[in-house]
Formats: sequence, structure tokens, C-alpha cells
Amino acid sequence: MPDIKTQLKDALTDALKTLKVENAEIIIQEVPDGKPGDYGSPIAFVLAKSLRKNPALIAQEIVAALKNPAGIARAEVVGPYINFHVDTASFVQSVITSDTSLPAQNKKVVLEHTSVNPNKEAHVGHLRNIVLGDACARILRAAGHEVEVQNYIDDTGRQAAESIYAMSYFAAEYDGRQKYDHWLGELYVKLSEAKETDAEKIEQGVSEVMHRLERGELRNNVADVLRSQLDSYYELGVEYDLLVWESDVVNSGFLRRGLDILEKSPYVSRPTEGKYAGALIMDVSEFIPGLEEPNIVLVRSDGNAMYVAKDIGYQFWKAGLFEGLSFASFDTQPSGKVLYSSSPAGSEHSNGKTFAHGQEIINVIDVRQSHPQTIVRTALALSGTPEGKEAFENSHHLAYEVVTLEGQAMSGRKGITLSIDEVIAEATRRAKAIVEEKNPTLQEIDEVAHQVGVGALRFGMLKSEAKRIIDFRWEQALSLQGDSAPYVQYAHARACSILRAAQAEGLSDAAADWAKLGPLEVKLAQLISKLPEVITTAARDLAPHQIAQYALDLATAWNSYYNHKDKYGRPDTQVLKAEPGLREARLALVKSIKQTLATSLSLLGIAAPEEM
RNA sequence: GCGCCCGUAGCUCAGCCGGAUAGAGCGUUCGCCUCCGGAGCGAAAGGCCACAGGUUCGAAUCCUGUCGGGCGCACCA
Repeated sequence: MPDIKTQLKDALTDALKTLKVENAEIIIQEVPDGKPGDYGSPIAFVLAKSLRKNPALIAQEIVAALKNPAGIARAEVVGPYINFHVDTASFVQSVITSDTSLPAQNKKVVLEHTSVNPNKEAHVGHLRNIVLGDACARILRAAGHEVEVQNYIDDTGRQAAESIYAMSYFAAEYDGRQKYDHWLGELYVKLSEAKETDAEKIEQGVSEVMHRLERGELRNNVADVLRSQLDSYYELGVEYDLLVWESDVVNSGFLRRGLDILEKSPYVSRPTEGKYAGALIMDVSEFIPGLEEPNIVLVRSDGNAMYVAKDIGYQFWKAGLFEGLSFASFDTQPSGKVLYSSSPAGSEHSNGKTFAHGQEIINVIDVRQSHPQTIVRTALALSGTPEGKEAFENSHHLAYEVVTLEGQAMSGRKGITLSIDEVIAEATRRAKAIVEEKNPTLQEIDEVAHQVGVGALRFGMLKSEAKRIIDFRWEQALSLQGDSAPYVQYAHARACSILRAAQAEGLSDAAADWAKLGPLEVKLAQLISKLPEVITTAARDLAPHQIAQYALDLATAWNSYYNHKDKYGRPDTQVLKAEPGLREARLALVKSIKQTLATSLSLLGIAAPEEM
């Protein structure tokens, strides 16, 4: 059955036919507090001009011609608005019992996030990328898409080389006392300092390591760091489908293949004179207006490819313009899901899997990469292939703003940095202190503290728009009250507690008498019924904050309902102490609220403990 | 210089493909456990929605301009 808003839209469309109005765009909205009705439409305003009539009069005529859909008790004219009153019993019952999962979209989305250099521990700037990408993947899946999450491993870059070289330069031996990526990160920093006195030797050593990396020789060294980093991501509840190693991308000729495609494009040329003589350049002026210099160098005149050309090759592969990587399993993740990896020793379809071929491609990369990302996307449009054009339309750069630390830009050199591991540990510690205080008899305190602490962290990264700068401050990031994950988790636990008590009493919602419910319950049901709509728009806009805001709204509404008092100041919304029939109906509503809160949190990758 | 993003309560932010009195949290003040979990609830105070024009029956929301702030614009990676 279509949701209530769609039904109302259809009913209005029918009614408008009697007024000889077609194709009007009908808006259905929730009625603000204090006005009569539950859903309303300002449609009469829109028609006032073309019908040359007073909107209030039009509203009356529409209502006269209107046949209310099931679940709507009556329509009322409120000035120029048409407001609908739902039939409490049937509305709440249908909201609670209907299946809210969204239909499959038959569309494969390739989503890249994380892509942290494998040479030191990840910091809170990366945290935002990881959490944002992970939440988007979850939301897209809920919206019915098939999602393949890729994590790009830049194992041939200078940073990886410096860290690996630092081990031999300092003859350092890992003793297991700290997390491996932290240990290596320290050597990396130390090496940067040593450059001041021993630049030549270091430069030579690093360069040698870079060459070995390109040949894929030191892959195990990189994998050591990577596994250590992955441990942190797993702790955040983040998992991947595929690791794509840059050395594999390079060695499988993606660069050559990408350039082969581009060289056929009329926008790509190799000038024989002028300042670009001998280089391969791409003219993007038609797609990126306002550039001072519309020519992008893909291959330098000395024959070396620019980094962006590598990225273009990778992007082409994501879109399925060519094949050429082989894969093997790399790890079993905490949930039991296998993590695959590109691998020279693997096969093209490891376990029968087909990677890439995304009909939609999403790159989660910070806003400072907007320019190169636009170039990468534009290259798809210039590829001249139908798939490329299609992929151009369906490529998105999810550009998020940076994270600053107490107002300062992060900088490894200046020591202004904060690792994910440190933040997780501190968040969990603070959460544990509160849990111990509030609920000392709780069984799995450590697990719950972790869920609450990590939840608070993730929520803080997700609750506002991606294009907003986040200034990381401990008190805000780890706040356990107010607009936070623990607030929502608490609302959830509170619902669980009622459900537990009900179960102990052997109550079942089969005996629900829906007609005994009132307007307070209708408000809650309205909110519950909104989730699919929220998921759809959050997926469309790649905007997890919409889910976060929704979760807060629902938790607030539920807390408010829970504490509601009649005019004598007595609680009038109790569940278990309500009369039979009403009691079971409210119980069913609470179950639905609990479920909806848990679903919302899970879309953000946040756990919903039953007790806390 | 050009391009992108931001400007809403003291602070941090929702609301933005136009609709009904602009909403939260933090902070401040005052109430609420004889009641299923007080990590909660209720209330007060706090807004020329940066500014100026325009479009519209209607603008925080759309358009133009101005002013503030951030970021980006290499034959680097």
C-alpha cells in the first residue's frame, strides 16, 4: 500500500479533475502544532491565479469534490489550506504493521572512502571521511541499492616509502608495546626531522624503496600498517568490500588503457609547439567554465604521467570501461564478511565476484580535492564512450569539509593532530564512567560503554552537513546528552525497558484496541511513518545528517510522550498501567518506536544497546 | 583575478527543489522522580535568518549585487 502522503496526493488529483485542473504539483505536509488536522496541503494557493478565485473558496470546492482515502477520517478547510484528519485507529495500526523496507533499485553503486595513506595511524580528519562514507553506504543499501565499498591503498606513494625506509634507517624493531601504525608513524616523523641533517642519504634510500614498492616487492610491509589501521576502522564498526592497491592499478596498465581511450578524444592533444610542447594535455574548458588555464597536463613532456592520470584510470575502471585486476580475499572482518583485495596472485573473479562496473560512482574525499575530482569526472565525459558519458552523469564527489582541532588546522609537523585510536579510547572511558554511575549493575559495562562512546563520536561527525567545518572539541564530540547518540540510545533503551516489563507480564499486542489511542499517539505514528521518505532523500542527497536529525526528532517526540502529564499533572501516557486494549495498542506503538530508533541508529553505524 | 562553499539565538547547528506562530542542543534562570529508566521532561529569557534589491498571493528558502569568512585554481603527489 502506498504511504499516506501519496494516497492524499492521489485523492487531491482526482478531486482537482472535477475542477478541470490537471498536472498540478501537489504538496502534502505535516500540519504544524496548534492547527487542526494531521496532514495538510496549500494547493489552493497555487490554483488561485489560474482559476482567478479566492484560495479559500477553491479549498472549499476541492473538499466538496474529495473522496477521502482509507485511514483519513475527514478533510477540513482551514483558511486557504486543506487539512486532513486521520482516522486514529486505522492510521496508527497501518503505520505499525506495514512493511517499511524500500524496494530494490537494481543499481550498483561503487563508493570509495577511507583511502588513508598506509604509513601512519589515522587521525580525526580521516575519522570524518570514514564515518561519512560508511553511513552513506548503509543508507544507500537501505534505499535499495547494491553498494560496493572500496578503500584505495596508496602503496607506491612517497609517504609509504618514507615510513618503510625509516625502519631500516633507524634499525628499529617493533616490540608490540604500541599499536603498529602508531609506532611506524613515529618513525616517519623522526625521519622527517632527520632529513635536516642527513638529507642526501635519506633521499636516496626513500627513492630506492619507492622503486621497490612500485614493483610490488614490499607489499607485506604495507600490509602490516594497513592491518593495524583496519583494526581501528573495525572498532568503529566500519567494513569494506574491496581494497584496491595502487601498485596493482599501476601494474595492470590502467594508466595506459585510460590514456588510450582519452587519446581518441578531440579534447585531448599532444602539441608540438608552445608551452605544452611534447606533453599530453586535455582541454576541459567546455565542462569546467571559468578556468584561467583550461588545459590539464596528463603526461609530462618528459614522458612521466601526472598523478591525476592514474586517478582517471582508476575511475574508468570503477565505471567498467575496462577490466584487468585480479582479486583475492584479504581478511575476514568482525561481522564475518570477507574483505577482498586486488592481488597480482589472485583471479579475476575471486569466489565468483565481479567488482567495479558501478552505475553510480561516489568518491568520498575532502573538499580541497574538488578540483582534481572535477577533472577525473570530466575525463569520463571526454572518453567518448556511452558508458563513460553515463558514468559522468552518475559520478559524485562527496566533498566534506575539514576537521580542525580547537580552532587550529591539523598538522603533523606542528604536532597538532589527534589519532582515531586516542579518541575512541577517551570516548569509551568517559562513557564507562557514566554507565558505572547510572547503571552499576549492568552486565556488559565495557561493551555498552564502547557502543555509547563510539556512537557519540560517530554521531558528532554526522549530525551536521558535510560541507560544514567541524571543530573538534572534546566536550562537544563526546557529549553524552543533548543532540547526541546517547540521547537517542537512551530513548531506545527506555523503550526496551518497557517492552521487557511487558514481556514479563505476558502481554501481547494481539489484544490491541486501536480506537482507544488519541492524538498524542497519532503524532508519534506520523513520525514513524516518515522514515522511508527520510531514507530516500538522504540517499539521494548523500546526506547522513538527515537521518541523524530524524533520529533526534523521533527520540525527542518519544521522550516527550513518555513524560506527558494531564492537566492535573498526572502521567497520562503510561503503557503498562493503561486499561486493557489501550495498553496493548500503546505497547505495539512502543515496539515500533524502538524498532525505528534502532534502524535510524544503524543507518549511522551506531549500536542501540537494550540497556545502558 | 577566477571558481566553489559558508554567514539563522551568546556558542554549536537544524530548517533551504517557496507555504501556517523560524526550531534544537550547550550555556543562563525556574519547576518536575508517591509515576513503565532524571543520560529525561516542562517552562522562561534570548532572532531586522549578514546587508541591499528583485521574483511571488507568500521568501530564512529562488535570482542579482554588496560585505564578511573558509577553501581551491602546477609539466608536485
